[in-house]
Amino acid sequence: MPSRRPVRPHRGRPTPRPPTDSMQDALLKALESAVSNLGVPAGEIRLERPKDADHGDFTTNVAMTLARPLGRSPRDIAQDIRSALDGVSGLSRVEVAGPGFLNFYLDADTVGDVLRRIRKRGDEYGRSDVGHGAAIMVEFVSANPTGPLHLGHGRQAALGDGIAALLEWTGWVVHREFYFNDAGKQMEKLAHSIWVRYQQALGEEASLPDDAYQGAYIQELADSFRAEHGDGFRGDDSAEVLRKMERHAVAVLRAEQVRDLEGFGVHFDEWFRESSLYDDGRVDATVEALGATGLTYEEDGALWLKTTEFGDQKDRVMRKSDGSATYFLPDVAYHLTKWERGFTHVINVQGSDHHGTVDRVRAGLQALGKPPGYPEYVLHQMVTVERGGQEVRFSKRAGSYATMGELVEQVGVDVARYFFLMRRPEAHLSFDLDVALDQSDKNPVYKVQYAHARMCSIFARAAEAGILATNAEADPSLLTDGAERELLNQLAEFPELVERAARDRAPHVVCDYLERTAGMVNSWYHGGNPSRNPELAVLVDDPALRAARLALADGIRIVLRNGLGLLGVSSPERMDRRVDE
RNA sequence: GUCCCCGUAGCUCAGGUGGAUAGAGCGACUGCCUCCUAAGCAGUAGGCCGCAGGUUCGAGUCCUGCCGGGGACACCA
Repeated sequence: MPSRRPVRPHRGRPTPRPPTDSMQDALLKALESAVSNLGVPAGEIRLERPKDADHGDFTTNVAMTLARPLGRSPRDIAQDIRSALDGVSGLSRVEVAGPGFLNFYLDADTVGDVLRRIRKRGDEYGRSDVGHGAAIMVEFVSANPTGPLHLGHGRQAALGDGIAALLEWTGWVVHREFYFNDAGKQMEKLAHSIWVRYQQALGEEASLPDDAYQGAYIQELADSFRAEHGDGFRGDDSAEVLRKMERHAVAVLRAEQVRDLEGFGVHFDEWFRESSLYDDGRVDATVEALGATGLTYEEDGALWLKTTEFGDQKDRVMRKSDGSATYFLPDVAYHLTKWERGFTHVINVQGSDHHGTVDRVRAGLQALGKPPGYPEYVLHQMVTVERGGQEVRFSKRAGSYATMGELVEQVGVDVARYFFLMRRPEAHLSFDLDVALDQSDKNPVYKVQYAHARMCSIFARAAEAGILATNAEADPSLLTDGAERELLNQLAEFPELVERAARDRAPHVVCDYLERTAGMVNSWYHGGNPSRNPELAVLVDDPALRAARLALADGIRIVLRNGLGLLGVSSPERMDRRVDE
């Protein structure tokens, strides 16, 4: 492994509203006032950062949106707005461009002001308070205790934790919860599978039914049970013995799951057991409550709920004719506890194969008076692993699928987390091992980490040269190079980007941002190679320019570190090549 | 059959609330470096954004219909 100082993601602290980009605010105000003089109610004015640096530091399409209500040409309106913006300080010029965009160009010092904001806030830069400290629950992973965590769980762990971190960064107080089904049929199946392997180990005739758990881990569980409890259960399939085996299996498997998750840097605030819903009578209470709504009926000996009343495709069985509950019932009971525990905001992260349950759980909750969209769902697609362009299955242990632990062992936590996050949840994720194991800039994780390490190395070098860097009062208006200016705007965008990523529950947006930023950083850094362009190096002779560039390097370092930390990825100060292949 | 997701460069994927010339990485190709600051650097090529309609001043983005891929449709979880 590269030697690295692990940087814990900053978590759990709601922060006050940060000092915003005052230029952005001032410009928006000036625009609002200019537009209000045009005689039509303006909707929300959007001040955007153009993707093309030639289009200024900010841009707006407001003139175009006003063209229809005003019955005038967009460019004409833009001209009017433009002339009303004289005297906004920090603004060097305004251009009307294209079909009617207003492009704003700022003074170098105003653009550079972002460095003061970043360095003032440090580790907190990028945090905001749109959540106002409200409580929100993210439920994720929620694997059954019937086997090891597989790749899909890995993606879900990264995704749920990433969404949780994004919410924390935007001012929510987040509760991470893991729900596991330790009741019902699959538990019996698990116990029976182990029982069969146990009997076989003792030389008894026994065979696994087709629907039993097959993986090699079942054999291991049978072995460890035998080691712990001995050989005294030959041919004994009493409920008591099966229960013993079940308890043993659940304990072992859960411990393994916890170990995998902890090793992955994912920690839960609460592990919620399905069986507890039966133990404390919540399942029965839910049946009663639903019955009281008048939306239930009996048919074929089963008890149904009219979920179609709330948009479900068909009505659902709550209690089977044999008297036992379907999973639907504890699911509703479980979500009621979420509400009752004060979580009126809940996000469930699940595999898209569960999408069929969304409508019915919501319907059950709606029948009991909860709001229609409760809870919110983020459904993600599957993960496949590829190497050399071929799909690989490298698990010896789990049978047909690869485990999360094996993958993390191969590629490391940073790479695994990043790769799981870098695609939109609803897109298939193809995990390319060739790229994941590459340690150059080709690997997006390393690319970003290298960019961070490069900035750190500048400070190390400056320290060697006896240059005091961080306390220098830098004048950012000296950063006039195109690459520098672009970087400044890129850094300024970070807080807005975190807000958007949180709002959209989309950690991949952060990955995308970090890779773009790292690309700019690496190019800026290489451009200042002392043997080629000594005048573009950070550590130039001119003390003022040097201080300004060091401030930029510092700003970059902070933003990359904050961004990586948010994703649960470390920010090493130096990268040492791993040779232990 | 019904419902959900996806379809963007050879491959893997980004593309805010509809805006300017559709981007990145890998791969390919062309230069350069072997000095230095990091296991390279700089650049080029590559696109009917699945197809067809529609809405709009403007559509990869919104609507409808088709085609293709994946998933879900139990008194299983």
